[in-house]
Amino acid sequence: MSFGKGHHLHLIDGSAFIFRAYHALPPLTRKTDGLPVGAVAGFCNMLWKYIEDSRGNDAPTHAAVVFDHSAKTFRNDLYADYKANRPDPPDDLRPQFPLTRDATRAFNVACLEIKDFEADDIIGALACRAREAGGKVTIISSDKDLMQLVGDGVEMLDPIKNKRIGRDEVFEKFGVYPEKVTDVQALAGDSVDNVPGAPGIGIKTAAQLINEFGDLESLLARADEIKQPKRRQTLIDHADNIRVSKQLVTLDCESAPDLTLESLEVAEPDHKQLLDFLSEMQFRTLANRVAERFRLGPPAIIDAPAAPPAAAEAAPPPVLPPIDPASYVTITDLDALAPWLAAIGQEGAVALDLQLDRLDELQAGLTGVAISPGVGLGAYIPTGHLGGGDGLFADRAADQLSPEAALDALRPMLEDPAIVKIGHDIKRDAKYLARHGIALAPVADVMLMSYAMSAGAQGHGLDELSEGNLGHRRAPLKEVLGSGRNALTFARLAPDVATRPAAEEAEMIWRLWQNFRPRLPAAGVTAVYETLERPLIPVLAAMEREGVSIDPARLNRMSGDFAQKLAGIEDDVFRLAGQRFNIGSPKQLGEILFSQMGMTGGRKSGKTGALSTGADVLEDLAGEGHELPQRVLDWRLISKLKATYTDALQTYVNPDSGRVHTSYQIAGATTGRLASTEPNLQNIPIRTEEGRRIREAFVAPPGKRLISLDYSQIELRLLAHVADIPALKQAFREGIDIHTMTASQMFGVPIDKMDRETRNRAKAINFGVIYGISGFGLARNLKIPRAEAQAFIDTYFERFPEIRAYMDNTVAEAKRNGYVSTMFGRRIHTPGIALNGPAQAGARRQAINAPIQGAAADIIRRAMIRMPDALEGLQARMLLQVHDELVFEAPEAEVDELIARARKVMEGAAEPVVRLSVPLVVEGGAGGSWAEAH
DNA sequence: CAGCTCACG
DNA sequence: GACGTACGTGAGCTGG
Repeated sequence: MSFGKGHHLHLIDGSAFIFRAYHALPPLTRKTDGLPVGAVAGFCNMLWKYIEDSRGNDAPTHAAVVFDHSAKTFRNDLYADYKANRPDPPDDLRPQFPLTRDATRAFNVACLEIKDFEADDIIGALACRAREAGGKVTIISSDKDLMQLVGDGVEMLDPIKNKRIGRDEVFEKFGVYPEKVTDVQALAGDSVDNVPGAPGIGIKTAAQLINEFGDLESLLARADEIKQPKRRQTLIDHADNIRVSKQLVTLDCESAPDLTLESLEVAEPDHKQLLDFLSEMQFRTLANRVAERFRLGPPAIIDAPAAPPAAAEAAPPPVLPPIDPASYVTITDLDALAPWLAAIGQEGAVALDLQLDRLDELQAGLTGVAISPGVGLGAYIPTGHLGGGDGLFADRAADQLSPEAALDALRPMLEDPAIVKIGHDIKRDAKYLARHGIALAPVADVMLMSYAMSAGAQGHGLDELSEGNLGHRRAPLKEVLGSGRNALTFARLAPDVATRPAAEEAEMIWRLWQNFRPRLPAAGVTAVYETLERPLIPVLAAMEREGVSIDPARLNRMSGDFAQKLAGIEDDVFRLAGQRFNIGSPKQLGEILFSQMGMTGGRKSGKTGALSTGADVLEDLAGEGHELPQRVLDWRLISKLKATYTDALQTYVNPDSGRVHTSYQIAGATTGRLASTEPNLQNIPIRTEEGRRIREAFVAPPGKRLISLDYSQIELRLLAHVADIPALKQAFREGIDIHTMTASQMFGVPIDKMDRETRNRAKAINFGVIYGISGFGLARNLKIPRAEAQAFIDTYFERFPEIRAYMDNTVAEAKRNGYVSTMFGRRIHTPGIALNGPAQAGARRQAINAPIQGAAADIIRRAMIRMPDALEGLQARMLLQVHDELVFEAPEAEVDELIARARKVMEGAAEPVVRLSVPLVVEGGAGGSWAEAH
C-alpha cells in the first residue's frame, strides 16, 4: 500500500518499552534453561496491550517498532562524550535484546533498526516522510527528545499515562512550541544524554530566552543585550557547546537511509507463529490470552528441557527434496489414520484436498480425501471409488472407508481451532463439508494468497502456482484417466492408483503455503489477504449454500411467450431477407445484409475480418430506414433472454433445496471484484423492460421478502476521494445530482435549467473518466464526432484539473511498480504498461480504472465480511452480491431492522482503515421479487 | 475451442 | 501520423 492521505503510522519506541519492562518486572527466567526473559515478557505484554488498544477507530494502517542498534552513532563523531555517562545495560538484560526483536516479528509488526542510527533518528525520518505524504503519525513514546516532531499530523502517545502529547502538551513541557524545542534543549543541555548545553541554564530559563529573542541563533548573536551579567557571560563563553548541543538534539529527517513506509503495513499476527514464540518463551498467561482472543484452544507449553534457542541469523530457505509421489500412503482403515491425525495435531496445520465426483459441491459425492501435513508427506483416504460393474450399477470398490466413517474420523481435526486447514480454493471443500455439518475452520488458501500477491500478473490455478513457485510439474491427469468419450472419472481409478495424484495435490498445496507465507508480508499484502480474502471464504460459502428462490413456472411461461414472439419475428426476417437462414449466425447475417442486400456501413470486426453485425451497426442501419436490421435486433433481444435466462436458469434449480445456487469466484476478476458462475447471477437483465421481467422470477418464499441494498454512485464517489476533487466532493456532501453538477460546470447551464441531453453527456463523461477516457471511446458512446468528444474531455480536465493529476500519477505508479493499489492495499498488476503502442494504452486505462473499481470491490467485501455479525439474532440471510448491491432474504417482520443494520454496515464499510472524504450512500428496497425490491 | 454477441456493474 | 481504444466480468451460440 503506498502511504499517503488517510493512512496512519504508529511508531513505537522499542528501546523505551524494553527498559520499562526490565525495571517493572522481577528477574524472571525460563524454567527449562534459566534464560532471563523478564524484559521480554514485559515487552510482549506491552506490545499485546498496545495491539489490542489500537484496534477500532483511528487504528493504524502502518506500524513499526523501532530499536537502537548500537551504542555508537554519528553523534559520537560530533561530540565524543555523547551519552558517555550512560551505564552499560545490565548483564541479564543484554541477552534479551535480540529476543525482543524476535517478539516483534512474532507479533507480525515491522521491526526497524539501523546501524549507527538511534531509534529517535529513524522515528524522526519516518515521521517526516509520513507527514510529507499527507498521512497521520502517532509516536508511542514519552521521550522528550521526540517532542520536536509533534504537530502537523504528528502526535505522541505516552504509553504509561495513556496521554496524548500534542503541540499544547509540548508547550507545557518546554515553554515553547515543537519547532523551538531543539533551541531550548540546546541551551538547557541534558545530563542523562550528556548533552552539554549552557551551564546554569535549565528549561525554564532557556524557554524564556528563546521566547524573548525568537530563536537560538538570534539569541547567540545578540547575547550582549542580556541584562543578567552571569547569564550573558555563560552564553558567550559556551556558544560553541550550545551549537554542538543543538546538532546533538536535532533529529535529522534526511539522515536515515532508505526506509519505505509501504513495508510497514499493519497485518494481523500469524496465530501459529505468535503462539509458537510465546510457547517457546513459556509465557503461559499471555499465550492463553492470545489464544482466547483468536478463539483457539490453549496452546501446549512444554516446560521440559526445550530445543536450543533459535540462531540469531535467519536461516536461508531450506532446499526441499523433490516431490516424490511414490512415497504416498493409501489409508483404508481408521487405525492407519490415527498416526496421521496425531502428526497433524503436532504440526498445527494440514493441506487438504477433497476429491469430489462432480463440480457442484452441493450435489457431489466424496471420492476421497487427500492430506499432507508436511514436506514429503501425503496420504489419500479413498471413500467413493468404484469397482466392478458399469454405469448406474457400478459397485463400490472394496477396501475403502465409507465417506461417513472417514468424515467422522476427520471431523475433530477439521473443526479443531488449533489446526489450520490449507487448501487451494478451499471454499469448495468447506461447502461440501458443511453439508455434513462440519464447520471447516480455520482455513488458509494458497489460491487467495497468490491472488493477493499477484492479481493481474498471472493465474492462480494449482498447476500454474506449482510450476512457477515450486518448479514442480505434475503428470497431467489425462495420462491416468485418458481423454475423450472413454475417459475415466477419478472415482473410476482403483483407490491405490488414485493415491498418487490426489496426495500429490495436497503436498503441492502444503509446499505452496510454506512458500507463500513469508512472501505475503514481504509483498505488503498480508492485510489484504487477512482482511479482504480469507474472511470472505465462509461468508460466500454460506451465501452459495443458501441459494435464491426462483419461480420456475413463471420462467417457463416466459419461455413459451418468447418462443411465440421469436417465431413471429423469424417470419418477418425471412420475408424481408427473401430467404431462410440462421439468424443467430453473424456470418450468415453479414453475408445477407451487406453482400446480398447491399447495405453499406459494414465494419470489419476483430481478427477474422468478418463483417460486424453488432448491435451498434444494426442500429445505424435501422436508423437509415432498413427494416430487417431492426427485426434482427428484436430477435436477438428475445433470443438472448430466452436462451440465457428463462431456459437456462430453470436447469440450475437444485433438486434438494429447490433453489438456485451460484458460485462466486473470489480470485476471478483482477480488480478484486467477485465473479459469479454457474449460473452467473450478476448479469440478470434490468436495462430493458422485457429483460427486467426476468427479475420477477427471483422471489421470496411465503412470509418473506427480498431486500436489495445498493451503493449509490460508489465509483464516482471514490474517484472524488482518491483524486481529491473538491468540486465533486462538495457535490456529494451536499447530495447534489452529480451528473447535473458536472454538466452545469462543463456547459455553463444552471442546475435548475438542466436538460436531459446535456446531463446525459456529462454522465457519459463521468463514466468515461473512470474507464480511462479517450476521445474515440466517448465519441462512439455519445455518437458524436470525435473532435467534439475531445473538446468535451478538454473542458472536463480544465474544470476538474485534479483528474488529470490522478491519471498521470496512477500511470506513473504503474510504470514504476508494475502495479497499482487500492486505498485498502490491494495490488493490481498491469504488466502491459511495459509494452508499447495500443497495448500500453490499454494498460494505462486499466491502471486508471483499477484503483477505483478495486476500492469499490474492497468496500463491499468489507461490508459482506461484517454482515454475519451485524445480522446476529435475525433470520435474515445475505444471498447475492452484484458488485455494488447486496440482496437479502428476510421474514417480513424483519425487513426494516435488516435494512437499518445492513445499510449501517455498508455505509461504514471503509472505516476505520480509510476515512472517506465523501459520504457513502446506500439505497434499499424490499418486495416479493427482486424486481420489486430494486 | 475461438470468436462474436450481449447480459450485468 | 498511425496505431486501436472506453473498465471489469460469464454464457450461449456458431462454425471450423
